[in-house]
Amino acid sequence: MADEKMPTIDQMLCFAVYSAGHAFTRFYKPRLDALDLTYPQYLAFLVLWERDDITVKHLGERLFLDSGTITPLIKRLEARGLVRRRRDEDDERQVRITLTEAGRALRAKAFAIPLAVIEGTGLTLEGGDALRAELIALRDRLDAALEV
Amino acid sequence: MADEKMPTIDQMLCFAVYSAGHAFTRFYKPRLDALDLTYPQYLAFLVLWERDDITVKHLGERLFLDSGTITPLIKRLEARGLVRRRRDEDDERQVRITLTEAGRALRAKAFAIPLAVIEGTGLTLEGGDALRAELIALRDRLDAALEV
DNA sequence: CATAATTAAATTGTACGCAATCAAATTTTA
DNA sequence: TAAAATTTGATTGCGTACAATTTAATTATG
Repeated sequence: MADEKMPTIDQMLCFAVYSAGHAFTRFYKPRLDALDLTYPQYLAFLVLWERDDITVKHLGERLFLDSGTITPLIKRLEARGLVRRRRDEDDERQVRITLTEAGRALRAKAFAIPLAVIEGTGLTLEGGDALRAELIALRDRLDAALEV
Repeated sequence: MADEKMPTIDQMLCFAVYSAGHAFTRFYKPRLDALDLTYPQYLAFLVLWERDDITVKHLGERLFLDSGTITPLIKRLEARGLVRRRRDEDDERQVRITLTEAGRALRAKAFAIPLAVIEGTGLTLEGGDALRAELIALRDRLDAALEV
């Protein structure tokens, strides 16, 4: 005994999540190439299109990413004239991110993407919503279990 | 009209998968630090512990990763004496990966991990299995929709 | 109110992840 | 069987991810 306990990789939930995530990235790739965006950059824009003039910290919290990822990502977008970065006047530790006109205009070119993705998943709206809710609950439980 | 169509990031299934994947990585981190493995390295070992002496291509297919990711990952493990790489004698295009004694021994130290992770998910075995099956089906539909 | 503690970003270093390209080996086919 | 096509893995370059450290700014505390 003490052997034969290790699961096969295909039996593991974590790998199903991991590989499904990569599959999404692959699926998005040709659509996002048309906007010249990577998938994480697209996520950043989804947050920024929703509400502008947010801090690096706030964006990081929405995306579950830290400044080591956000800072260079936003700097690349700034270099392309899609966003602007400036220190908050009241608290200069914070950097606020705003969209430029070009960054705002990008939104129109992204309209077709969500529907194409829903189609790609082969799920109904209800099925997709249920799966999403389960994953969010799972994510939050994993993160909660970490803070001990 | 033509506006108000973009979903919030929290309404998107892809982001739920993406962020749940990162949450898994975070959760694994302290457990895998004890083995001095990253999460992708751990996945590679799961495949190799299952069956040894496989090609880079085979490992890549199991993990849904290409040679640009597999090659340096395996080379790092080789540098630490955990795996060996050698050309296949019959087809020298292929590189076969085998475990060293140290690589095989690592398996014993990993036994406790799966149970801790299941606990972290807060899911029953049945609930986890159902979620896993849905994600695998989703991944395969996304990949199938890509090959047009 | 001076100093300690905290907070927000940025930076550095390591490790994925993948597209594009390349080289070598094998297989096809004309 | 010689040339073309394919296959396999390695390499390069770019863009995440994240831990650890650093710097600057703000807040808490004696």
